[in-house]
Amino acid sequence: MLTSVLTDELPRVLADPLRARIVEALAGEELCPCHLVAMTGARQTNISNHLRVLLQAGVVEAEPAGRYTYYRLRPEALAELARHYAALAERAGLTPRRRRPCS
Amino acid sequence: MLTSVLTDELPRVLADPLRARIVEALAGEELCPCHLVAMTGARQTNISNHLRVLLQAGVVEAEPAGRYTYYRLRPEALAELARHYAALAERAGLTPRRRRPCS
DNA sequence: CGGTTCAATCAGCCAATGCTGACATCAGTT
DNA sequence: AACTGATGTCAGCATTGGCTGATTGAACCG
Repeated sequence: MLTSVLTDELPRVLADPLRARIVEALAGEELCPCHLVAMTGARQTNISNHLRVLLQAGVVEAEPAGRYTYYRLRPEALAELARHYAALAERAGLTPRRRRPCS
Repeated sequence: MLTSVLTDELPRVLADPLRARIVEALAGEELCPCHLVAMTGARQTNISNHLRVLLQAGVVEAEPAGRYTYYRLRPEALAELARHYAALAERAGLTPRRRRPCS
């Protein structure tokens, strides 16, 4: 079975609780790491590491602004994953209860 | 910030590559562990462990049938997560580029 | 009954990864 | 330049969690 970034990397990146909180915070507005540190109580180093993971996965994008760096969400990434799960749910819901015989 | 099963447990459960393959396989038809062992190449013990995780998370449900046990997907779980991600994406897409000043 | 097969549980191993402290870098300020 | 504050990077530690072998129980069949 073929694996893809959609079934492997994106879900794994979004599965971490702290990263999920960061994503939710960024859904409302652009934020700097300093804001996220204040909002979550996590250390700056920790936030920076998670932002790097989110960046490499294409979930967020960064825009340096002088001394600060603003991060914003890339809605396409979340929308793509949402469509994937919705498609699975629909396929499972529509499929009649077919059973493959055992051996 | 309040956490929920939707932002913590469900994504974590679906993030594992082997569990993702199981979920995709179950989206098409009901299957027994023996089928999943054959399809994935994983050991029976491993499949059984993952099915237990999926069961406890409400992603699948089991129906014992004599010597076999058929598993099927619960589409509501996937649909709920899909709606969650879609809502985040929509909120991020609609929100004007608001920026909170840095302290 | 045994014997066989499917499935679940358990303890142990180990790789993956989240967290941290220490340090480096850069921008703005005085 | 020197200082401060915001960010990023790196190595090490510690925990999580996936994988396995061994064992057990249950359901079928001779």
